[in-house]
Order: sequence, then structure tokens, then C-alpha cells
Amino acid sequence: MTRRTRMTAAERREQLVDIARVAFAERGFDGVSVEQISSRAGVTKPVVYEHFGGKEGLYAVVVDREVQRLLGIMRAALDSGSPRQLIEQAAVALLDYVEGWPEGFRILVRDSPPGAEAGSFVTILGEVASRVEGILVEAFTARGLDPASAPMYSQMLVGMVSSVGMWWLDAREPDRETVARHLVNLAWHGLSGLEAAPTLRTLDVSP
Amino acid sequence: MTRRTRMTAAERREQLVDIARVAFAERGFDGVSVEQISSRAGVTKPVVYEHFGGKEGLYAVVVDREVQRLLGIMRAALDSGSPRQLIEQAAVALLDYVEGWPEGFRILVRDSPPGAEAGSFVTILGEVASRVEGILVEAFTARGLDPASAPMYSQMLVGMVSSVGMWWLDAREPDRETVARHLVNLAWHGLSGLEAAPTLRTLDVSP
DNA sequence: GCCGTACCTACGCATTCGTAAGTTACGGTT
DNA sequence: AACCGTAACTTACGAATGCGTAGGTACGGC
Repeated sequence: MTRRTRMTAAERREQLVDIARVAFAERGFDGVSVEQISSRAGVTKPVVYEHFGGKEGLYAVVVDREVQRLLGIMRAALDSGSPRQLIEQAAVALLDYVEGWPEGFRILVRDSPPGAEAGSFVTILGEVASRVEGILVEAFTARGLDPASAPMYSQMLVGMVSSVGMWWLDAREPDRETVARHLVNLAWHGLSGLEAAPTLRTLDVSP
Repeated sequence: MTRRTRMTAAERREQLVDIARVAFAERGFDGVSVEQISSRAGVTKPVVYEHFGGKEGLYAVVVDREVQRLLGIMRAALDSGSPRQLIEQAAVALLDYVEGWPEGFRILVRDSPPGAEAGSFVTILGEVASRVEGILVEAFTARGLDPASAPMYSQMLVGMVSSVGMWWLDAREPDRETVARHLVNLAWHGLSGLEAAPTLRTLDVSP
């Protein structure tokens, strides 16, 4: 099917992870067979078992990589700035990730983290949210708000962005910056103080 | 396994739908076998095929019922009131649903609507969001905001509530009204104007 | 005691996971 | 330039699972 090239172990590994990310995003863990993945790579099943020990192992690598990628992006975005700027940067950063790695995003939104028991309500993205809530705790204490409620707000904000991210990926309009502007408009001003023509205060220098 | 009672067709149908809702919420469509469902009902596979034509048919019924239930609840909540009251009522209503039918909620959040192609980013809950966006359109035009952006804000608000709903179902604290208060706090005032001790203006008369 | 409806047993068929054992190509060595 | 070891890859299979169906059984109201 695909070109039958003989690769080094490392190359094949990378290729399989890439293919698996797309496949798992499209059909979900149970909707993809090992044979489908290996076939798209132009090899046969045992190659996958050789590299990852099995379907679960491959899936684990895919998820781990996406979590690391997203966390890296978010950390960079939350590095410094005023509260308002941080919100803007975080929103833009998450939309960047959504646009750049839609399949990864799909997986993070839909699936439960490895340890979670079946039927749990935790998503991987929810876990990510809790890892970035620290920034809110600081801002809350500085402003006399209860830091104990920070996790809740963190969930709300991430849910807001990711939910609109899913919607946006499906419609592909308006453009990313417009989405970011409205996102920050709601997150910052709330419904009571929505601006008619919201703007970003941060210069957006990404491609 | 379960009591072997002989039921009328209607009774058995209801029982199977109930069992299937829980099972599908726990393990997802692919994670549940027809045999598991029928077994929990104390009957065998062909009974399910008799009533619903197959696994897909049963699943369709489960989803449809939950969509109807949620839409009914939302419609009732959005019946009348000031914008601020509507937001409060909607938040409380969605949390009511989340608490009362957690399995249905899980299904609506995780799965794609029947027609959507594999790999789509649309969730059933997203569809529900677009069906309630009408209320925003009115409020937007009345206040000089662009009604074309209403769908986006609708997604944000639903995402905010549903995301925190998932989180809440997992932690089961704080209580529903506290969650609702903070939810409305963010949605209404935004991060710039968060109140330290948010309150609801609507009397909450649900059980 | 009869008849219909609810229910069961017992398959056929397809899919997919995972493995055992054998085969081909590549790159360094002489 | 022929060789050979190793790493990459294949064919072929066993076993399990799960969907859907054909045809038969028994319960319970009339």
C-alpha cells in the first residue's frame, strides 16, 4: 500500500506513532486494529508488537507525547505577564495546539487517562487543566479570592476553550484570532460586560 | 443471574434501555457486548435483537432519550427571566441533569451524533448547544452585539458548564449550588470582576 | 386445553489480538 | 568482491470474542 522502504528501528517507530495518532483520533482506541495501523505504514502486525509490545503500548506512547506537547506549549504561554495577558496567551496557545495537532487534541478531549477506571468522568484534558491551575491560585490569593476554588475555575476555563476548539475544528471559521478574541472577551469580561468588538492586548506573533 | 421474571414487551424494553444507558456510559459503544446487556437483564441476546433490531438500534434509542430529556430540562429553564436569571437557571438546570442522569451526561459528552462521520469533532452536547443558542441571539441583538458570534459563545458556555460537570461528577464536591454559584460568577462577571462570595439571585427550588 | 408471546439453545461467520518460526536485505569485515 | 551476522520484516497460525440468525421451547392468560 505505502512505499515498502526498509527503515531503521527509530524511523519506523516515529512513523508508527504518527500514523497511530491519526488513526486513534479518527476511530478511537477500539475502532482501530493493529493490522490497520501496520498496513498504513506498509508493514505487518508483528512490527508493531516488536516496537510497542502491543496496541496499548502504542496508544500509551501516543497519549504521552501529546500530553507533553500540550503541557510544553501551555507552560511557555504561562511564563510571564499580567493576569489579562496570561489569559490571552493561554487561549491563543491552546488554539495553536488545537490547530496544529487536531488529532492529538481529539484524543486528549475524548479519552480517559491511563489509570482511570472504566466509567470515570475524568478526561486527559481535565488532568492537564489541573496541572496549570497553579497560575490561578496565585492570582486568586493576590486578589482576595478563595484559592480552594481555583481548580473549579481552571476546569471552567479549559472547558470553555476546548469546547469551542472542537466546534472550531469542525467549522474552520472564523479564523483563530477572532476565536481567541471572543474567548478572552467572555473569560475576562463575562456576559455582563461583553465588548462588541473585542481585541487582544498581546501581539500575536505565531505563524 | 438477575431475577428471571417474565415481562411484557414494554417492560422489558424499558429495562433494557436503562441497563444499556449505564453500560454504554461506563464502557462506550464498542466496549459493551449485546450479551453483557442482555445478561444483566436476566435474558439472552435474541431478546435484544427482537426489541431493537441490533446494538446500534438500542444505542440510538438510548441517545435519543437523553437528548430529549436534556432539551426538555433546558427549555424549561430558559422559559423566561432576565438575562442574568436565564444564565443562572440554565447553569442550575444543566447541573441538575448532570447529577440526576450522570450516565446520560457521559454519553452526550463523549460521543458523536449519529450522522457524524468518523473523526468528526462534533459531540452530541455540541449539537444541544446549538439548539439553545437562540436565546443568546436575542440578547445579543438587544445589546448591540453581533448575533453571528452567538454560536461561539453558546459553545463556550456549554463547554464551561459541561467540563466542570465532568469534574464535579468525579469529585462530588462541593455541592451543586456552590458549583452553580462559581459557574455564574465566571460566566457573568468574567475573571476581571469575580466576586469573592458569589450568590445566586434565583431561588433554587429543586430537591 | 389452547394459542400467542416471551424467551432460549445452538450455530455460522467475521474480526482481531497476539505469537512462533522462518526469510530477506543491509553494512561492515576480510 | 564474496561473506556473514544481525536487524528488519514476513507468513501463518491459535484462540478468543462478538454480531446476528434459525428454529425450537415454555409460560400464562383466556
